[in-house]
Amino acid sequence: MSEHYKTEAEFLKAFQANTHDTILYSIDPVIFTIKEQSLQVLMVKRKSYPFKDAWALPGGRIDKGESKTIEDAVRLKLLAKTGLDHAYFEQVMTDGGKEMDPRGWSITTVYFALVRYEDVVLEENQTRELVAWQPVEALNSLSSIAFWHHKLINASLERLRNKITYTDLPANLMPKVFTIRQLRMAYEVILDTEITRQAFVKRANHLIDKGLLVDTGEISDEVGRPAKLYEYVPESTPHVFSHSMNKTK
Amino acid sequence: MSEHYKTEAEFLKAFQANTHDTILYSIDPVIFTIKEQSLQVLMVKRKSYPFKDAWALPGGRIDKGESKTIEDAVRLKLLAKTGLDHAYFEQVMTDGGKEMDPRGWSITTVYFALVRYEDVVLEENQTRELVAWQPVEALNSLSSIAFWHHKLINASLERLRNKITYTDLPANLMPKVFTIRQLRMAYEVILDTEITRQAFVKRANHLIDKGLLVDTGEISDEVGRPAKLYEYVPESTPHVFSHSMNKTK
DNA sequence: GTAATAGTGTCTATTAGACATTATCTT
DNA sequence: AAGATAATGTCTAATAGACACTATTAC
Repeated sequence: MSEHYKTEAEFLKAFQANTHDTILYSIDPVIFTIKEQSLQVLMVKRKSYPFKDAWALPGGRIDKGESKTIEDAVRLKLLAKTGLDHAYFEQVMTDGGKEMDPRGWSITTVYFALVRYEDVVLEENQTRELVAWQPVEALNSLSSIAFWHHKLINASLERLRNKITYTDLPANLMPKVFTIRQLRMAYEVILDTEITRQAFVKRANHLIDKGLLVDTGEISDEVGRPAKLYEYVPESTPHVFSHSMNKTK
Repeated sequence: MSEHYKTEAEFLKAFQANTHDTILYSIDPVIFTIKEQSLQVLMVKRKSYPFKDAWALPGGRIDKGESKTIEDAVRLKLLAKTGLDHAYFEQVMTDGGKEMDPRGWSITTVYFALVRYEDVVLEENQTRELVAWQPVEALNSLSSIAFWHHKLINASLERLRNKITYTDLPANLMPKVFTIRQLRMAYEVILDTEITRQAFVKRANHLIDKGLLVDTGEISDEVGRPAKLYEYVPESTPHVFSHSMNKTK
């Protein structure tokens, strides 16, 4: 769309000349993973205007020829950015307005996705933008974040934090086999609080009873008493516990 | 946009000639009220193509000059259709695709709103479309519903039904003053199940303790022992109970 | 009084959270 | 044996649901 402008003003002038009287629509996935015991988000460094050189979500326009529905378009974006063709994702919200994009009235639909870190293959995209995992706690110190993407990430994070108090969503972030302790640590990393081990085990037992966590027969070889290794067998929708974890704030 | 075409084919031919390579975006509010002990949705009968003469949600395009954000645009639509400038509303989802609208790739963001029946003043709009409350249980028997609006209504209804099991949302549907019994009946109408009276009173007491239901000092004059009349003083977000009501299905 | 509904209290089941105890591994 | 963590059990508090009982009105 935009290629070699020297300044943003120059770019916008050329863009306005082309502008139809319509709303610009995009999809922005907030792709979460757990890497090195921290919750991280996939971001790209923009190589073109607007917000050249700022960090942004790896979103963009819908290719109408390639997708029949919005969900198709989201799957395509996830595949393009992570190489994954199956990942948990859900719609968070749609936001927009006159001020979101200097090109004019724009709307974006935000999805969050949960991916297993070691399954992701990052590749620079067609425009050779830098793609990198950013720890959520470091987002404030990023020099510049494009559009309203900070707001969109925060909305996704809030949804995720709230939803894991009554669902098994973090299991989607686990390696192929993992211990209950590792799963608990995923909850702790996302919520940034400690969770009582014994209380958590009761929750995990519900998942085992439901067949969502399957004992592999293998045993972890970490420090202390060895723990059973489980595999996650997700259903089409996340498991919902009957009660929320108490918000210990 | 479209005015006097004899057939849909003729209309579409004229429309395609105008089409930019963009996505058509609209907002569709699902406005719920309780009227005559039934949950009803505000619908309009379309006077123009596409889906001429079918019932549709009272949505449409965003007027970019009038609104700075999507929420502004929703407020404007609610005002235009109901005369209300303050109503509870929340975003449900954004849906769309190639097949939703015969004019081409389209996206809509769905909001549900809860309004007090006696406050609404229905007026035929600029294009003199018929505007009417439709009971949700009668939607299946409506001869024709435009676009994917049946799906959008069902999504809103599902959200509403789920959310009232742990929030005070139905209080937004009540008359100015009402009894606990009336509030309970609103829940029953929406969920289409009976709710144990005494269990419900405990929930209501939480709302009274929080100051969300205020005793007016007045007394209802219905049959049986007179009941206290309350007023709803909503906060900016709905009250969330610590536990859901059990799904008694 | 009877009918009808409001309002309150009692009992049980579920579950989270806190915490103690026992079990199983490595060094 | 010491250290570490897993796995299990016990106790308490909160709350929903079921249901009994009392209170207040109209007739």
